[in-house]
Amino acid sequence: MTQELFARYSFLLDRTARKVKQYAQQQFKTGEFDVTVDQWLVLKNLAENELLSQTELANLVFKDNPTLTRIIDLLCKKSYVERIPHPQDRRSFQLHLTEAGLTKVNELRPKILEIREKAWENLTASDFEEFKRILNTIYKNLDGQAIE
Amino acid sequence: MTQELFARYSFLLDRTARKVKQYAQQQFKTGEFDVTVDQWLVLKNLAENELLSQTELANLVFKDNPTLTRIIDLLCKKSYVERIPHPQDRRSFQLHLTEAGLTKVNELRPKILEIREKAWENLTASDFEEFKRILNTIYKNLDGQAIE
DNA sequence: TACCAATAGTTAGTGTGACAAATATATGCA
DNA sequence: TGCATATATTTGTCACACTAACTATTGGTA
Repeated sequence: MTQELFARYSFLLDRTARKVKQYAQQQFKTGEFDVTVDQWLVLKNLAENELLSQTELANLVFKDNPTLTRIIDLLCKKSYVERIPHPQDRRSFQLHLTEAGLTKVNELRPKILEIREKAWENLTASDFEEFKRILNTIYKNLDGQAIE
Repeated sequence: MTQELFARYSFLLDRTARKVKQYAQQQFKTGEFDVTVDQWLVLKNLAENELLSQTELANLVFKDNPTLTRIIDLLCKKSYVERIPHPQDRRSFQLHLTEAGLTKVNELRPKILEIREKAWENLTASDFEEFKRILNTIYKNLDGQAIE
């Protein structure tokens, strides 16, 4: 394989990732979901893990701290999330899904799964395994941190 | 495959695409390349195609027009690119790589190929074919436009 | 106790992405 | 010719990614 092709694959990867996010965001919009795709990812993880700190959550969703701060800001403004001061550590917050936030997650979850499905038409289960393996290999190749 | 897994794949795709771009951007920075990853993509395409209009270039690199306008603005500010009024169509520009721009492309091209290569360690040629096929299938599944 | 390094989170700055709306020009057709 | 429509580009707004710098706090240690 020539080196030129490597660049080509980076391009396809970026292009496809953007298309997936854009498509989902469009569906979010027409469905009036009132959150963005990334905000949804954060909400979903909060529903599955109570009382996370921002740093813990950032590690879960693989976003950096500044990005997460702003997403949490927006979710607080929409009253889906609350920052509760950590009882022992005054630097830290425990993130808490509000009643409205929980309702939102339960309302959106099935709709979003439908949206996701669209991307994977015409692909088989073994395609998914291959795809996952390749994506994770690339990720590990570039990630300085230890990966289990 | 359960629906939950679909969401998981979207997540992996997004995470990996971001890592690839971030890694490349880091290398660009330590190498003092003086351009961003996206600016490089634009420069490279300009080197390979003289006298494109902005819309033509936008279609080539799969960015929308406003995004491209801003990238071109930055490249003009760095004197790598010039907007030349189109002789027949006063709405349009012909994009022209300056001497400095051409020099930059030739200087960076080999370095960038090395960077790209890092991502693809531990993967075989047939992995690439699979990867390309899957990425393109996903893209087409979601793209409203006609795809050849 | 007093320092010091590490940690949690925020702020600021730049670049990119998506989308809508605005502007200017071009083109087709009555 | 004259108007409606289409096209090329720009502008504005919001969201996200990444870096660097900053505040506040914690915990270890001399």
